Amino acid sequence: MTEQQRRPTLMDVAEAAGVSRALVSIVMRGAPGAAEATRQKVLDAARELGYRPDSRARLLRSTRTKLLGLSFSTAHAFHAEIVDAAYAEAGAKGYELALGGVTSGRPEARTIEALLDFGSEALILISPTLSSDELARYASQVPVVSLLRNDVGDATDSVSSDDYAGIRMAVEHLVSLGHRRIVHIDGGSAVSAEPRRSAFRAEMERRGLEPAIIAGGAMEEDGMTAGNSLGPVMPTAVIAFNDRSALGVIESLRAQGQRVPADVSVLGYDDSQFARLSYVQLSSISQDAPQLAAAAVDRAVARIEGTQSAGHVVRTPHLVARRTTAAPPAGG
Amino acid sequence: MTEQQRRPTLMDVAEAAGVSRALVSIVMRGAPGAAEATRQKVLDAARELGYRPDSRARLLRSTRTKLLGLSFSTAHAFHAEIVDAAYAEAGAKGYELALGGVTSGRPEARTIEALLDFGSEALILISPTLSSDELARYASQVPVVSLLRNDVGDATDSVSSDDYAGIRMAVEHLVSLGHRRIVHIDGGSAVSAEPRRSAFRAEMERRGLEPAIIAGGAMEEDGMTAGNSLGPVMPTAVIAFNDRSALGVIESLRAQGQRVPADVSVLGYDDSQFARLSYVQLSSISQDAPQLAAAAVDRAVARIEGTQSAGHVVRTPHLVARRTTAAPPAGG
DNA sequence: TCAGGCTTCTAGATCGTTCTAGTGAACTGA
DNA sequence: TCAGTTCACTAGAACGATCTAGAAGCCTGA
Repeated sequence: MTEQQRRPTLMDVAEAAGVSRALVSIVMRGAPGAAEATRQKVLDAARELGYRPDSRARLLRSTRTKLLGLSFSTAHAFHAEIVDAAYAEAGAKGYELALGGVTSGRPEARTIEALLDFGSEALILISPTLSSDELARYASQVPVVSLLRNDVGDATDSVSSDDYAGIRMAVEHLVSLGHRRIVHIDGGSAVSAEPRRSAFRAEMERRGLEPAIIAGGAMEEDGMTAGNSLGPVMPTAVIAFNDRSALGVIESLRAQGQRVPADVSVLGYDDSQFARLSYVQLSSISQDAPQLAAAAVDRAVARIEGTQSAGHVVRTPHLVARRTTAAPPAGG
Repeated sequence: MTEQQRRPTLMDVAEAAGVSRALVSIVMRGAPGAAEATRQKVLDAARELGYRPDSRARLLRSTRTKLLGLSFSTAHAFHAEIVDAAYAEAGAKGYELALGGVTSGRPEARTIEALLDFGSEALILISPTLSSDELARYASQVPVVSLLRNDVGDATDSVSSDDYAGIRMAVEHLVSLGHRRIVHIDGGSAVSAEPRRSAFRAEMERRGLEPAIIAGGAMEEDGMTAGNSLGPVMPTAVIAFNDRSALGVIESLRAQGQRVPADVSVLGYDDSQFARLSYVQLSSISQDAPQLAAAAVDRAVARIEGTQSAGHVVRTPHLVARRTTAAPPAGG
């Protein structure tokens, strides 16, 4: 039943209402300069015809698109939360969001090109993988905000979470519970793995404790493998690279007959939906995705509308203590 | 350092290359009708100026946008897999994808409007929540394909998975392992909950078994609550509404001292990433998201390019047996 | 030599809006 | 009464591309 008739234009509405195109334009975008009576007449005619303004033509004329391009990775459930928050914040600021997914078969650069083609006035890239130079090239066309990654050079804005502070809190939390034998299962080559690793080393040494680090990764499997290798030198607490790794660690500990948190405490990172699962209740470091997203949108809009130059915003994460951390066993 | 200079247009390139705008247009879109030498000259000039065609202007003129609008829900990790597959299929067919997220604060209708504003030639909606009438209204403007839901009326296309067949397979699998006391923990008011529920009832009765159904839901918590209520009449197998619910069920059973699958088998639905987690290895019914996505894109493109009328495609799911289903205990 | 047919290129209209610069009428206040 | 102001409205250019129709140049063959 699809009616393939040409969709109505301003011109059609103008004719139907017996006014000029310009006046219809004024009415349609709610601009001042039309009498209430005519306004109604025009609106009625528009509704009657099922008129829908052609955004391409509209945007072509009025250079502003009020569009923010946001790239995210479909592989990270965590990114979905950011998208949510970004929609809310963008909407509040009167901007629309153009989403671009990065998948295994669709490199970041392709996604960015698509976002620019849609007419994005600024780009927000979640954990961009491009080099600083490549990012700078895009940043010369349009403001670019890197989210969750801050080593992006000076041409690109960034909004990130303070990994050092996060790990410091994690260690502080565990030490204050009485733990001293703490192991960090790291993120391998994942983004943010390096700063968390060195933050752990620095903070443990500062406290005169031994910074034991085991190679891990970002997925459950990595946490499990690493957890299995704890074996003989079982610590009383583990700080995982992220929540998913932490889940793997917990599963591995369970299989080894260790109770969490009675025998071993496990702390995640990200405070993702996995951490919040009612049967998991994972203690975790929260980067507060909604706030980060809002900050990124803020930054992008400020860059579009003002003449501010690129800057780097760093937010402090916070600890969410749930049920996987507790005091170490008496003999520990 | 963002250079706020006006971005170059066809006109600029034409002047730089010493030719007409029309010729630059020809070269830029790779159309025939330009000599190789001039073609190079134009391309060089374009590269020199950093020219990037303005898609708004281009699309305004050439009605075709080659754009498919895809709406998904940020709350369902499952949807991300569909997005992935849709990107691949659309790309192969020469189409670009415009993504629209549906969140708690952003109703489906708003997302659809945005997708249409981008110039989508067709809409693919994952599990749309709008009424058939509302869908039909959009379908009168542009082809609409409903994905994962098929009761959408005749104006809208649909691509879905056969829930009856899926549940039939689930029961068949468990029965062939020797189970007879099978419980279905349903999806409450979730999409697809009803067909799965009645399919379970019908299939069990067909086999002369009692169709025990317990109220559940789509999340881990629901599965846990339902699992806890199994108590005294412990079955030997459970078919959960979906994987997340199944995870809750498993956790609940574990807490009650039941081993999975030695004492109780648990079967999920969706074959999501949760099911595939190495420490879960959940047996599940797979709807094969990539195939469904590809079919939906196919359908949308066929509708755009051909004159086919709306149709409903139903695909048969299949069983993925992992480690949570096995023969019932000897005494069972 | 010249009609006919390529190939290569161009002028100008066009897409559906918004924007600029106005027009004309009604209303003010001295 | 009349200059000044406000209000409602309009004509036509503009945005940056594509498309149509046609021109110019060159080759071909009779």
